[in-house]
Amino acid sequence: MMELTRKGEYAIRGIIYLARQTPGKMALISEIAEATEVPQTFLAKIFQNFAKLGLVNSYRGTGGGFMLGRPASRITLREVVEAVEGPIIPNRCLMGGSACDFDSHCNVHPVWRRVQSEVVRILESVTIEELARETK
Amino acid sequence: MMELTRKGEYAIRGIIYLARQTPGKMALISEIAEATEVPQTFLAKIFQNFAKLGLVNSYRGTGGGFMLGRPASRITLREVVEAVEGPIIPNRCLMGGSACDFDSHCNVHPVWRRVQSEVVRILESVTIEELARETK
DNA sequence: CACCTTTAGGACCTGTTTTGTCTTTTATAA
DNA sequence: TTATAAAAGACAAAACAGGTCCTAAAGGTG
Repeated sequence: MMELTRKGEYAIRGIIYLARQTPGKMALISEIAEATEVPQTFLAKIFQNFAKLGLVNSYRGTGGGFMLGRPASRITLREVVEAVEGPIIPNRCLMGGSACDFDSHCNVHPVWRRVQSEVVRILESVTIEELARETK
Repeated sequence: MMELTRKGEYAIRGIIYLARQTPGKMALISEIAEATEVPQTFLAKIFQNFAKLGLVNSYRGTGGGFMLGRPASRITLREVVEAVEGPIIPNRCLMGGSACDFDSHCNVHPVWRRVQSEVVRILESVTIEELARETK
């Protein structure tokens, strides 16, 4: 349960790689893919997504590539994870719209809410800058 | 991300139903399935699993059925969830055995460990007895 | 302009997991 | 010995994961 998919794992690896580049330097998707050992076309999709959300900037043509859309210190792990995995929702019933019929007479929902907010809190407290720092 | 499957949802509904029975009373799988609006054969598998783990006791033949294997106050939500969903592991890399290559130079792992222990802590702190209490 | 580079976008594909159903077997009580 | 109930296993549709491949579009460069 609660497992990160490969996509999520790849997304994190990729953006950490970007964060480690010297500021202003552009990285090619082929380069990132090779360095992080992720299938290139798959990683490309992930980064397209990042670009749409403004997490990274993309540039086409010769000399193009990707760079962070903001300082790594202002990108949280939560943003990265949710960008590719969708919102952190431990139970469908927590989603808006047609709540489940059991909502009223069910005490489990508050528990899932707690799980949700705790996980969000943790992931929110971690920035890509921290993750990109070299471990000695 | 982090979503409980239907199986997990069904499992919780089912065991809560059992916990609400008057002590010593047996409940048929057909009865539980109908009350909780879960496909009967699917719920049967879930309860077979519960029985193996001792969460419930099962009895065959006339007058048979299911009852809790322990007082509801001594069954945690964690046990129920893990019984059907497997261990709570936010990232494959947290699993034993062949750790991922990136383990050494990756700062993300401690974060997943924190997520894991927080979620486990929350689910562990909730008993089926609490969940089964009637909400007014 | 023509051409090369690089990302964007869409179609497609394969294997696994989810979410079941159906049938047969085994245990038990009356 | 028969009716009742759970146990067990085989099967299957649908959704999802984890990709691949091909074409389009945008941006430099000679």
